[in-house]
Amino acid sequence: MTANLTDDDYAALAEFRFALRQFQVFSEERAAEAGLKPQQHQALLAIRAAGPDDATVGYVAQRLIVKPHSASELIDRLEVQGLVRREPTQSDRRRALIRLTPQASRILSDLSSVHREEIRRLQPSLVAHLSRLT
Amino acid sequence: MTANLTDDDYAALAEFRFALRQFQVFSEERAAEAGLKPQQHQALLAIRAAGPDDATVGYVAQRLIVKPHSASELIDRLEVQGLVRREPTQSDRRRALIRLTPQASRILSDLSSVHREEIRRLQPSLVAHLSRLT
DNA sequence: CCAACTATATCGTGATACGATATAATTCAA
DNA sequence: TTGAATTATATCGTATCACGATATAGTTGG
Repeated sequence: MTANLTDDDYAALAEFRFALRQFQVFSEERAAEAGLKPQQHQALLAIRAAGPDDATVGYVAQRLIVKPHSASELIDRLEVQGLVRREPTQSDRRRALIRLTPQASRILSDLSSVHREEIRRLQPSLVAHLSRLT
Repeated sequence: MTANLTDDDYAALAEFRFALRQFQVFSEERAAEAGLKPQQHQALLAIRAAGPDDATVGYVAQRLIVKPHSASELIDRLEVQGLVRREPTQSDRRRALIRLTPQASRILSDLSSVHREEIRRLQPSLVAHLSRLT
């Protein structure tokens, strides 16, 4: 079960984590500059990426891997900030579809753009870390 | 500045995030099973991967990208749990080297082993996500 | 048509990283 | 050499956020 790990294995794991953490910090800083908490950014992205009839509270919870009631609170905060609207569904009145407001769409577009650039920039390094661990 | 992003771009970003989040959840669950908070696990890994004379509070702060005083508190908690010791240095009496206890070494070895396996398992999918964004 | 289930929401709590601040040790320049 | 600036670490109070426990409304299956 416990494979023998060398100093280099630990170093590789630590550097992989450091790279992930750098990306996380980059992302959180860009989100903060846009007036968003990290999880708010992730929620907006999940909603935008969902099919038009899939973006419910439960869907966001699944994609962010949080409890449904945590997603509910997260979406409350987005709604207060005018970034999403809850749109009642006729088919199942327990559910509401979450829609991005134009403001949120603009913010997310800018954020996604810089994130895509950053991921492109980090890609070789991340792939190298992954290879080193394989 | 704002590149045009397609539905597929948003989907690719969202799925990349979902993959990262899955890894994070995996990691946090394994850490919890070992009796560690996620950041405690990261701190132990950073300490283990450091050169024997590099593992100071400040070093941990740099590698985890947190403020030095946050690292200090984190290491306090590890020390209380008997997972690290602070070893005063003669050269600079402000600094202390952080050493893993045998217990921590064992826990970290097991954790690192399963993490390496998981990273190997996820590698193709992560590389595919990265390619899709490039 | 009621019992089980699903989707979402509310409330109180705990954990943790932070800002502001403090202290001790070190360094550097006059 | 000494004292001002800097570095390394620590303390304290606070804000945030996801969670558990629980609640409610709506839906579905026997």
